[in-house]
Amino acid sequence: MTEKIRETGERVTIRTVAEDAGVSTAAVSKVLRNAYGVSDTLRSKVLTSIEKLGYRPSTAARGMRGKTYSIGLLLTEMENAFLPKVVRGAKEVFGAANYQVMIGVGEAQASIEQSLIDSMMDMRMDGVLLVAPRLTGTVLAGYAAKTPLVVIGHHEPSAETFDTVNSDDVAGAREAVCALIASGYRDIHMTSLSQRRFDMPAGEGEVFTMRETGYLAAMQEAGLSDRARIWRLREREGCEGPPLTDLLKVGPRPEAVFCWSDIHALELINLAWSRGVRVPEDLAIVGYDDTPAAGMPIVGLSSVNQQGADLGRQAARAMLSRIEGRTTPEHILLEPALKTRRSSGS
Amino acid sequence: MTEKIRETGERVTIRTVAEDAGVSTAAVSKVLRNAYGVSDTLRSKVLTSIEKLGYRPSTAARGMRGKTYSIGLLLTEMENAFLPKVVRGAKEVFGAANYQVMIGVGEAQASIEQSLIDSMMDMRMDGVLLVAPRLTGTVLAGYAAKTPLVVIGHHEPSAETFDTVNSDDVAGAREAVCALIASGYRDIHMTSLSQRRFDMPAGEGEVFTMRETGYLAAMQEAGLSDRARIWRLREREGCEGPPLTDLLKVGPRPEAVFCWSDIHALELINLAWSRGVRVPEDLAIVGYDDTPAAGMPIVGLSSVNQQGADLGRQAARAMLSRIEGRTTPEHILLEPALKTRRSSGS
DNA sequence: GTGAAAGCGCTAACAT
DNA sequence: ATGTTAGCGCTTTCAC
Repeated sequence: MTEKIRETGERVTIRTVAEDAGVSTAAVSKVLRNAYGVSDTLRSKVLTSIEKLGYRPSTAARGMRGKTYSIGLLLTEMENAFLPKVVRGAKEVFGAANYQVMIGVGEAQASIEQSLIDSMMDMRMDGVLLVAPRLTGTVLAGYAAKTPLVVIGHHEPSAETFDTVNSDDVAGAREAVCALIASGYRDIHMTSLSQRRFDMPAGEGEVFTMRETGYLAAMQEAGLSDRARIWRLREREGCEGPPLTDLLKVGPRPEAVFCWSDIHALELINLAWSRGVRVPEDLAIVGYDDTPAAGMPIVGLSSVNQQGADLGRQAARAMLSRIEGRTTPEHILLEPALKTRRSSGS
Repeated sequence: MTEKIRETGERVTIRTVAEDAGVSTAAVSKVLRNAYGVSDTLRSKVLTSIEKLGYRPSTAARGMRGKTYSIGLLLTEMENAFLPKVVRGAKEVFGAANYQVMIGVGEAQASIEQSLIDSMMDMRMDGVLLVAPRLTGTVLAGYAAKTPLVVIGHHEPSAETFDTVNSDDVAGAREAVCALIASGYRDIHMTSLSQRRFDMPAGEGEVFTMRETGYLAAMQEAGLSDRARIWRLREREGCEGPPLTDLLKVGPRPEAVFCWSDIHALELINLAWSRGVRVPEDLAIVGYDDTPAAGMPIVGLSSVNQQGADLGRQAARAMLSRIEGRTTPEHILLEPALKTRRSSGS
């Protein structure tokens, strides 16, 4: 470690800057934080020295007393093509406020997610932003007691200690299914995930649960309740649960399928293509998330767009206000919009 | 300190643990780091207290004296579907060695990348791993002087102060083009990016430059040099440079196109589909990276697979050995393999 | 084998 | 408006 320093000479600390500028370390610190009570003369002297010496504050040292100007962003997994937009939106707002964003990737396992959140707190990040965590409300509340916490993709409007930012998944699903109904489809099934929790109050739960609610509501409103059927399938290959192929095997096949996510929808559209099942003539498909692949002309998958960038921006704003002291919870719901393409028919 | 009641909220520090276990803070620190000279009795006492109190070492405080057991992973951008595998591979190795990985996303801008690397160093991360950075060798060397540095996707085998891990892009491109030639195609063009630097020694440069070299070599070996043509296009919509549509406009159209990346290849395959140009009958296409979208049956894009997970693993191993003191550079080259699908013909 | 004590580079009272 | 100074929670000699 000492040898490392020898390369460029002594490490430049706040003291080096103070000496160079002929002021106290407190003065430098104040300039750094734009604190009250610094004359323009002092400020410019300090800034000049900082520039000259190439000084950079140690985040580690800062973390011991004050803030680190960094926030941790936890992604459930990297494979989901919907996440980049969320990240971009969040970074946009955080960046403008001079916060650095460090991302942790959870590998879709709750234990890894927790370990990462712990690490972010160990690093004294100023806040933690979770995207679609596989964690229960209780666990989240535990973290919220120790750090500013905002969660995207977890419906819990009654949470008192952290904020949630979501797309209105019930409305999005309803819109998708209504569109299918309007196109004349009647036998409409849905693909979803296996339930993980059963005791959530109405209006709370994971996103796929909300989408199931929207699906069922739309079916009921159209008097199609008896045709409704939800397939609880594994998320992707390698996951537990029955495979998507089951759905295509059913005979008679449904006329249309609403998939809780593009992950399923893309798999299904490819499966159909491989087996000569025409989309949408033999089977109409609507997905969710409007990922880049859905938008490829060759794919043409109708999908519900949930404004990823906006989710990220709103969550970042919530985070900033929470860091600045807000304690009353905020629960934001954004309006999704169906993007219609070939796969859902006319 | 005495009267203060330990309610939930009192931060558990190394001192709390020391008091609880009836030992010194130094002892606790030693147990934490598996340092030499701790009796089993002491160790178990300390471990018990740590467990009981739920103690977690502050990374921030650690960063001021020793290591943080965290490494920074910089991604050029999140949109590239090739990156998740690299990240997974790297995390696998780092995780096994008890290092946490924090990811920074560069938004494809050199300045943002630099700012993120700086932040990682400010946080006293133990090393920085760069994936496909948009930075010059000189800049990289500058960072390498201050922190252990490993770079994926940047060819610079002569670098003395940092390690590089790459797929053999020249070989990969050659393989792809040879396969097209073997299928009978002669008029084979290539899409690449606009040059950013002109004075790199042979064997060095950005990945697309290496792939151009492989393309030209394969064409020359087949006596097709006079048919070779490289289209320097923008990376994707929103970037600078001429659009990919130019290529389809050319008449007579080439028989086949080797794209430096699936980003171009997917755009091209969709463009062709939209305009009724049949793939591969009218135009054969080969991409690079073998991203998930390329593997979708409906797309069927031949693409060069560069073993993303292996790149990540090897880079992580290099990082670990560098952190443990290695100073001689390592430059690793992995063998890519063409994955053949419909888009390149028979 | 174990502990006392000196920092690491900052921030935030509190003085001046 | 500026400076002095006491820590923050660790690691690391250096005594014992």
